[in-house]
Amino acid sequence: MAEISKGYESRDVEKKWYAAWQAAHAFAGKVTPGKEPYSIVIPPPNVTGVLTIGHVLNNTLQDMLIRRARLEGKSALWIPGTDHAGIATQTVVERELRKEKIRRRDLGREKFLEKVWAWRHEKGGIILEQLRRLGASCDWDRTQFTMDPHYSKAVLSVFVDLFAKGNIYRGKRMVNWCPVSLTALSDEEVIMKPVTGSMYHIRYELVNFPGRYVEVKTTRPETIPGDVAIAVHPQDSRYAELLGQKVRRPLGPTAEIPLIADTAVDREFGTGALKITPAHDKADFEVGQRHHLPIIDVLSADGTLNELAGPELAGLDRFAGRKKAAELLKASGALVAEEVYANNVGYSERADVPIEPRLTWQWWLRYPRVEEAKAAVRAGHIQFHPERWSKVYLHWLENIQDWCISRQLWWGHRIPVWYRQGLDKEKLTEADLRDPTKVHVSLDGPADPENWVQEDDVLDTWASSWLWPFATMGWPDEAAMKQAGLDCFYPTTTLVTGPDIIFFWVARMIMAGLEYMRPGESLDRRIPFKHVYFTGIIRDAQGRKMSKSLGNSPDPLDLIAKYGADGLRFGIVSLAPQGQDIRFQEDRIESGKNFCNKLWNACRFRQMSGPAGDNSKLTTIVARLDPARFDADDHAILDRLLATSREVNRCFYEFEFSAAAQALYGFFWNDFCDWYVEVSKAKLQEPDTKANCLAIQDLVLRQTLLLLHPIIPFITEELWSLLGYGAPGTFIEETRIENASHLASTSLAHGLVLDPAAIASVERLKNFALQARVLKAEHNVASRRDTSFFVTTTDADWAVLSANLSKLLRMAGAATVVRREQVDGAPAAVTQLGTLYLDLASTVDVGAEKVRLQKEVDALARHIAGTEARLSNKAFTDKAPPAVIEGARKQLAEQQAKHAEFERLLKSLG
RNA sequence: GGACUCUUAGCUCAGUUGGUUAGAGCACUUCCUUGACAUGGAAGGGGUCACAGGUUCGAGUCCUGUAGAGUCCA
Repeated sequence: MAEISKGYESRDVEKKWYAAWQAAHAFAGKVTPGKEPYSIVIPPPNVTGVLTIGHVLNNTLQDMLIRRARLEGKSALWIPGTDHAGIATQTVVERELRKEKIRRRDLGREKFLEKVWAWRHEKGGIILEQLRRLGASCDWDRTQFTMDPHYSKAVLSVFVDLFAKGNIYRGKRMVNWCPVSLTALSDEEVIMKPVTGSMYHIRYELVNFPGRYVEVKTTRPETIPGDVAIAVHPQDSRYAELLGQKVRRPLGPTAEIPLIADTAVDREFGTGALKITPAHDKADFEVGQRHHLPIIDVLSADGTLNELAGPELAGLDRFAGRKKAAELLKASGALVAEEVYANNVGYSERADVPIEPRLTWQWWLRYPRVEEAKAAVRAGHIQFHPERWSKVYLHWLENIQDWCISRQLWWGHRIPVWYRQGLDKEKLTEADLRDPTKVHVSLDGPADPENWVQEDDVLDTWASSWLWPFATMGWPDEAAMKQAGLDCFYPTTTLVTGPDIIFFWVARMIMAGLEYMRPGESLDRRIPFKHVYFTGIIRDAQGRKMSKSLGNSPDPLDLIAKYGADGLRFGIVSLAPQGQDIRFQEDRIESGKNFCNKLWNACRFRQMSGPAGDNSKLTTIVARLDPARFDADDHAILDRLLATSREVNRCFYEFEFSAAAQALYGFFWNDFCDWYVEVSKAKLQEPDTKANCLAIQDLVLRQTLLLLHPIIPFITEELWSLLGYGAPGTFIEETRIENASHLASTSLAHGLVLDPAAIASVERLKNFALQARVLKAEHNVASRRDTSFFVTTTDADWAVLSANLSKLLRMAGAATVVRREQVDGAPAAVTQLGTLYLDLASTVDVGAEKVRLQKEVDALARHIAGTEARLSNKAFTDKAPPAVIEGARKQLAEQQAKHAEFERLLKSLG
């Protein structure tokens, strides 16, 4: 066995074990008869992405679940992969090309796509490589990419199928248009942001009443050339007599536009009159439709004003145009007022510029299986953790809108629709769309491609990732599905993701799964996952979101270099309570590293303490235990081990990961290292108790490594190997973790019964040692180890003390503890095992000592008064449960005894 | 405007069906290089649990309202 070094050096250990795991294909998800499956599909990071601290949290949690599943003997599968991320990737590559002064449109579609693929081959694997550095135990042989040929086939088949079913249609509608990316966006890709701008009051002169005006308020004067009407509420008496009149458009090409009535107008807003610009506002568009108004689109696709806006504005960017329009209106006297105005403006999520409502032809999807998607969550087939997100999910489904699935991009799945050569796409009716002589929709394209023109648009990225849980398992190819084990691994067990993509991804995956998996079978067989764990969002110390532009996101690779992957993992997990946003604190990561070092050194102590026994199995270690030589500490540490195993088990079951980390931290550091290892130092001196003590250490360390392994895989694998807990050449995950009851029954089989009385006595011993140390500290001899103590106590308690004397001396840092009938004038503390006196050779400051004792007496008197008041309250004794009342009585007795003892001590000082 | 979350020690946060004297990590003070670990050990200071009501024998915990912070949806 190699000797364990003084400090844990993570770098080489991580490198060594990850290489060994990969070489052995240790993470391969295999279908094994009789083994329960446990599967996860990774939320595919953008292929352009680099690892962020958010990924660290998300993937550490998935890795914990998968590794724990392996330890529990399940057949575990974690499928990794990346998302082609249409807009994001296209933008990145375009930006790269721009550095070489190359523009996308100059290259042309095919050449540009070649560049994107080249970029993807060069840089697209970075994030997956980074996940390996984190220790992610994905089945890398199954790595998926949403633009892989088989995946594309799945995406396009779904389009063809949903088109055939009538769920997909083409429509000219108002969409969210991004003037930078030059594509439509779905509602989910638009972020509302509060913006402070100007509200302009504009007057429109009535044609038949020169000098008389109708006033409207608008934030967008540059769209006035697109105005086709002024609308008021039909019951608005202010305008009743003017209905049907015409006003002059104050900007752009001269025109007279009607004053119309529509119930959509809010009488309370401004003057109650609204300008109607159907091309540039969704509500206006609808008003225009109802009144058969023309549509004047004054904006080009890139957000500049076009010739319809008039010569003064044409060619200007929309924001410059707004300024110019205001100036022109001011000059003409139409602008009567301008005020500062705050409102919400929709921004493009990717390009971060205001979107434009724009009337375009797009492909739309009526979602399938909406009702079943609600039912699956309501009935608990899919459980959300924390549960409250199900409300958000259901609310979205209740108000679901058709999904704009086409994007005017090149990078993505090109829509498998071909139009007959020469057909005017702008004029296609719904009937034309279903006419195979005019429009062809299929996976393979028409047999006579020369007569057809393929649709230019590609599909929204989410229209591929919504198939992720089954398209990654070979669907729709039967042979591939069999090979991937879809029958075994679908539905997946748990999805770990952020609540920010609950609509983008989670809800859509559920609907896709219900539509395509195992048609005709029950809901629970068709859903894509059983549990969804929503992580919190990681913020910086000021509570801001991590973002590239703020530069407030620490680089996980730097953190790994500094604290080790395990330190980072432990830190981030212990930082992340269920479902709350997290403020990132580097000191918690540091404490993760420190914990690893503590673990390392405890194992080092074990190794230095004595030869390794047969550690290869739990049973061989348990067989080395000698219950006849057990002392109270042995009972107590095994009791705590069982309790901690139980707690960790519960935490995994209830998705309380930080609680699991904290339970293990507390157990290992406080119970094992601070107490058991310290008392071991005395026990290891005695030939009688040494072997048993070493066996207990082995048992605790072995189980702790198993419990910790999912969180900190590298160091536990290394220590497991160094201490010989597994057969040579095997990995820790080839061992089955014993749960608490199994551990207990194994112990029982070897004649080991934990003694509650002994366990309780350890608490008294700990308190005794604590009181001794406090006395020393208060009398400035904390660091001396040659102090003597006296104790006045009962025979029974003295029996406990003397049985544990050598350990107590070590823990208290004392040379002797001697029993006396009576001690006078020495500093004293009252413990559950008797009154403890510090034997000070020097004179005691009687005055200070009296002050100290008086404080104790006063505090106890307060507590006694409180407890007595409670017990004398008839309502309490009548209604509180007996156990609580009994507890209060016991507490009172203890307080009174202690109080009496302190009073006696006080008197003895005179 | 609607929904949800949060407000506990200087900081960041736990606190699981209401039940002894409210905890952790970090920071802080004092002491200790004792043969696993100074990435460590020992002791300590620090909280009217946002506020106001209510339910209850008993409220950090349940209910109502108020204030502030945040997220999502319109």
